[in-house]
Amino acid sequence: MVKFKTLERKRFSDEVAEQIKQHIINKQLKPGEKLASERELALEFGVSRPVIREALKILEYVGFLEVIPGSTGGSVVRKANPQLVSGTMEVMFQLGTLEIKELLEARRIVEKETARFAAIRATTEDLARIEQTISYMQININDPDVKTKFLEANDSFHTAVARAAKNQILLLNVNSLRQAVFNLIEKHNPGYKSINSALNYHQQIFEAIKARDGKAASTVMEEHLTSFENRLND
Amino acid sequence: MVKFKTLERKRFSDEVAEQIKQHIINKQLKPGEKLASERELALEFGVSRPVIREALKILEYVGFLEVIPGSTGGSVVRKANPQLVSGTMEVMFQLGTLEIKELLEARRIVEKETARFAAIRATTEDLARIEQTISYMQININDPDVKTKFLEANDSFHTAVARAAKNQILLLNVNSLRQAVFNLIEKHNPGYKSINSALNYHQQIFEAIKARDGKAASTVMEEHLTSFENRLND
DNA sequence: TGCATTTAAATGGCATTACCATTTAAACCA
DNA sequence: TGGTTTAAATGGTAATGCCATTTAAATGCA
Repeated sequence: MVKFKTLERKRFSDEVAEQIKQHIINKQLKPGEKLASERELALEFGVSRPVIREALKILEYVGFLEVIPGSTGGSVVRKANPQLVSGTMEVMFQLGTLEIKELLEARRIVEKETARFAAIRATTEDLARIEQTISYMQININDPDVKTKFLEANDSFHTAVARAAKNQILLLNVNSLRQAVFNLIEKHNPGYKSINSALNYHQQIFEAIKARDGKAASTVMEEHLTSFENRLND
Repeated sequence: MVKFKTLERKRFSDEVAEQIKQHIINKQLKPGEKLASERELALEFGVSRPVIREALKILEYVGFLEVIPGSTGGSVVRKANPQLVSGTMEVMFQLGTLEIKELLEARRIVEKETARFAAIRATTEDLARIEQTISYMQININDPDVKTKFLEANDSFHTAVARAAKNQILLLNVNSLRQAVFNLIEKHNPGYKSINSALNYHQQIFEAIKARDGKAASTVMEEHLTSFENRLND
């Protein structure tokens, strides 16, 4: 039995987006280069302007292009940006479950192992970066807007640790999971106890990483996140 | 000096997309639910239909929605889909921002921890499901199309183990990473040795899970995937 | 000439209208 | 009753027009 490919009629906008995307991936369109105007692209592809616009908006949203208005504006190819390209991971985590428990657990698991690798691979720059997030948290502990500062520093800390692990997927995973968690508990206002606890754990984790003690780093990270989870349950 | 927030005029389509996205994240819109028609949304938001369409296309592309034509069509909130994540990883790989080494490592890390939880939480149904994938592999080991059957059984095995861990996020993660790996090494044809090695490891992992030995399950899973990585390097 | 001003052109952003193809359900008829 | 036809709803696409912004060219003035 011969197998034929099912013919599927795709949307014009999807095909346009796909073609432009392929050109970018194949380096036929390089970062900084500008595409033709929407009106010209419409002529080239033989479709209407709204179709072109839908395609451009898609590619802009996922990070391939930047669409600039004005006389000399247009659609410019952006530099590769893994963070933007992979908001997809975060999207999936949001759609994946109604149970925040699962999200927290997954985060704990992934991040604890990431900390282990951070201890092994952190450069001096990584160490400095991690330490700085701790200082920042300490400095602002009496700031009137301590909550915002804390959340900032917390983000930076976990990102810095994940970055030290030298694995982009782990970094993306850690960031996406954390982001997904905080999206779901936005009402949560960290109290003085939470902040102090986090600060303390962050210091311990930093020391472990600095001492190249992967086992300790992973253990303390797990404790840190477990403690965070327990605090949420109250 | 008082600091004012710079007013930025965002595009309507971006704002519409953002609002819908937030509703999905807040679970005010759940997977399976259908949005109003484009014409109705245009009225609700007070903008034109093309603006709505641009927003919907963006959200569809990144995986939040599925837009279905026809009389009873519309925009439906999607379920989580590992394929979208692995697809994104593939793009990152093609753009040169991701190395396959990182992918393999991330997979090993996530899956080893997932196996640990599987050992703790697997039900008898889970055990049966896992065992069946092993039988399937054994039965077809002399099949002329053994490679295809092997890949099938391999997928089923790792999915079954992850499913036993009772965490949808981990399941999604495991499947995304495995799919991404196999997308990027498609040319790789598993030889007799690979298949036998995998079969052997799968059996050991199953025994460990059955014995509720989380430590062993995670250790053997890690060995299994390390061995797989080493085989790829040849 | 040189500088400031005005003007015109190009671009993306948006609205409106209209029509098509597909799909579904209601209305109809045998 | 059951198959057929019809109508309605939806997304897909096209076409046109106008607006706001930005830039460069044209203009005017000193």
